[in-house]
Amino acid sequence: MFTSRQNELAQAAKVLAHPARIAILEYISKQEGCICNDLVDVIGLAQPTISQHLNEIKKIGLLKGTFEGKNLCYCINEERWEELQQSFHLFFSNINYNCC
Amino acid sequence: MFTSRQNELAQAAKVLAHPARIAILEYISKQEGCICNDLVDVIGLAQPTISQHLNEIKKIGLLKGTFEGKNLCYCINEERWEELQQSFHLFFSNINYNCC
DNA sequence: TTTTAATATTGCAATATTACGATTATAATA
DNA sequence: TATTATAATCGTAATATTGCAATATTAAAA
Repeated sequence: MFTSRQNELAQAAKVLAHPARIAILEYISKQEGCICNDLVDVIGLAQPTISQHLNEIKKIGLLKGTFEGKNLCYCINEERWEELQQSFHLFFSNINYNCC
Repeated sequence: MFTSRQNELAQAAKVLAHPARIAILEYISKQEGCICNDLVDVIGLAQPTISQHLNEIKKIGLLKGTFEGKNLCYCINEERWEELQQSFHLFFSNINYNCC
């Protein structure tokens, strides 16, 4: 019904469509190294809720690192990040304003 | 709980978080002038559904034109579009990858 | 091996989103 | 003014998202 590019862009936008996930990404980005186990305190949502949001971010490949057990290590997957950045950039810059 | 910038970015992302709305924006952009009254046929969703999606897009100010009655005229609000483009650009380019 | 400190998973309630049929509203036109 | 073609709104069902308490899992440390 829609092109796969349209579906993928919408799916990526969906991950960014919650302020907690924006905040999580920005917080991880600000950390030195990738130990970020105080997300629950920083964001102010319950631990299962944070875990759930992290999972949404993981599902589109935006996080890399170690994901099990104690001392986990999250960080942003640079390649995937730049891929999405490019997708949004193309979307925004290919729009025309030819009326009104 | 979150900054207003985070909330606004998430809200904008939410509008892009459905492939029908991506498709609608791209279709309107491709039109010459702003007569785009065949959206229902092009997208393939029922007329009330399209109207609902258009309303979501309107709500964040991405459309301008005449919105009532027959012969309506939709087109993309250039200023608002570039505002959102800039917000997404800043978000994507301010992320660091300092680990792993 | 038990404890501990952390994340993940489960279950569930509340809310939001999506889709569409039926209906209403609008404004041009016959 | 009645008709017509279009979009908006209403009502509602199905599905998805969000949030958290309770519980399970994990792996390091005592």
